[in-house]
Formats: sequence, C-alpha cells, structure tokens
Amino acid sequence: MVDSTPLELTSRDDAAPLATENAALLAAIADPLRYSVLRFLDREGEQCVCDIQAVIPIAGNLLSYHLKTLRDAGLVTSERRGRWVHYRVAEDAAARLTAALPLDLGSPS
Amino acid sequence: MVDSTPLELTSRDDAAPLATENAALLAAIADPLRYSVLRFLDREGEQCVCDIQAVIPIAGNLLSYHLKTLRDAGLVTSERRGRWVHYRVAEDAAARLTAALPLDLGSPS
DNA sequence: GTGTTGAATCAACCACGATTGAAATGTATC
DNA sequence: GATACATTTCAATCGTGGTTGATTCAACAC
Repeated sequence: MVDSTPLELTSRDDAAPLATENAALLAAIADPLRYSVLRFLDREGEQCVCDIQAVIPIAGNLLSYHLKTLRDAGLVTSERRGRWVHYRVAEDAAARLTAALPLDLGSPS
Repeated sequence: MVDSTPLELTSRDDAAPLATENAALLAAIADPLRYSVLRFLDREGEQCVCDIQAVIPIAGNLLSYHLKTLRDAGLVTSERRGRWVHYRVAEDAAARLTAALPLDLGSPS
C-alpha cells in the first residue's frame, strides 16, 4: 500500500543529520583554494587540471587533493581525455549549495 | 556577437582576497553546531542563550564559543536583557551568504 | 554584604584538515 | 621497449579549530 508520504520527515526536525550533511557540503567550499577553483570552473567552464594550475599557482598534488575533496562532495565531476583530466562544475551544484544554506531565503529584498 | 565580457576583470587577482573573505564567511556556517544554531534562530526568531541550550544540548561555554564565532562573522547580533543575552539573525545574513557562494546563481533550472 | 544564576573568558588538550615531498599511475610520443 | 608529461596517491608534518574544565563576569534576590 501507499503510505509513502513522509510528511513528518520534512516538517519534523531531523535537523541533526541534516545539519551535519549540509555543514559538510558547505565545508567543501569554505576553503580559499577550493572556493577559487570552483569559482573558476563555474566561470570558465570545463578545464583541465593544468589550466587550473596556471591560474592558481599551487603544487599539483595539493590541487589534486582539493579537487578530490570537491569531487567527493559532488560539486565537480572529472573526465579523462588523453593525458589530461578535465573538471567541471556538477549540474546540481548551485541548487544543492543554495539548499544547504541554513537560512530561509524566502523573499530577498 | 560582441563579447564585451571583461574577462580580465574576472580573471584578475581581485578574486584572491574575495575568495578568502567569502570562504571565511562560509566557514562560519560550515559547522554542525553553528549551522543548527543559525537555523534555529532563523526559524524561531530572537532567542536567549538558555533557550538555544534547551534545544541544542551542549555545554554552555561551547555554545558561547560558537555564538561568538557567528557574531564575529556578522551573521548574528546579540543584546543583553537583564541576566539574559538574546541572539538573532543579522539583517543581511541571508543576502551575504547567498552572495558569498562561489557559483553564479543566474537561472536555476 | 552573601549567594545564585546566565553567560563569557581563559588555558589546555586533541583531533582533523591543509600542506609538503617523494613515489606511483596513466598516457602519449619516439 | 624507453622517455616525457599530467595527474594521482602515499607518508609525514604542521597548524588550527573544536572541545573540555575551571574560572571570571554581570545581573538579580536575599
């Protein structure tokens, strides 16, 4: 039968796990490096690691570490093309981030 | 068409300090406790510390520490009334947070 | 004054994430 | 095969933010 309307889930406060998840997602962009990388990818579109490195001058392994963090958070996706690995902002990244904000964005004045 | 987009302006290094500031603001809410507190204040409006503590069962000094972090970030304001100190979400908190996101929220599909 | 309560501050500890350097993996070219 | 390049993974260090316990401060009651 269909008792598949978990109204309680949305109205009730499962706020504890929700807070943990959303905070973790926000933590992924709460770093100057990752913030710059994501912003760069958002503006310039798909880029390979070397292109990112050209704009953000840091060690390659460090950049790889942060890219992995962003990828684990589901904010970017990667695809290999020959030697190069291209990164792009995930489709639902913007939606997930806005939804993760702790404040109600009802009517922006 | 005429691509008059000032690419230089966006790719110039005004992004560096901006990234640091925005990342710091986002870091203020990228913590489960502070996330819950801010969310609670946003929903319930002005609350004294003891009320917050009643909902989020943590040590008083720890809550005070996180409230100070939120206050230093300019996301909440505090006001003393007798023995109690009341906190509320800052007026421009939502606007500042949305503006601090690294992605362009142009047209949400 | 003393005592009590709400809240903030201080000092210390600890865990986790960011950073570094070296090594490894993958892919192309010769 | 070997070499060069792009990227990732590994091991280890370092710094910093969150947590804890004790202390201090502010406002009220007695």
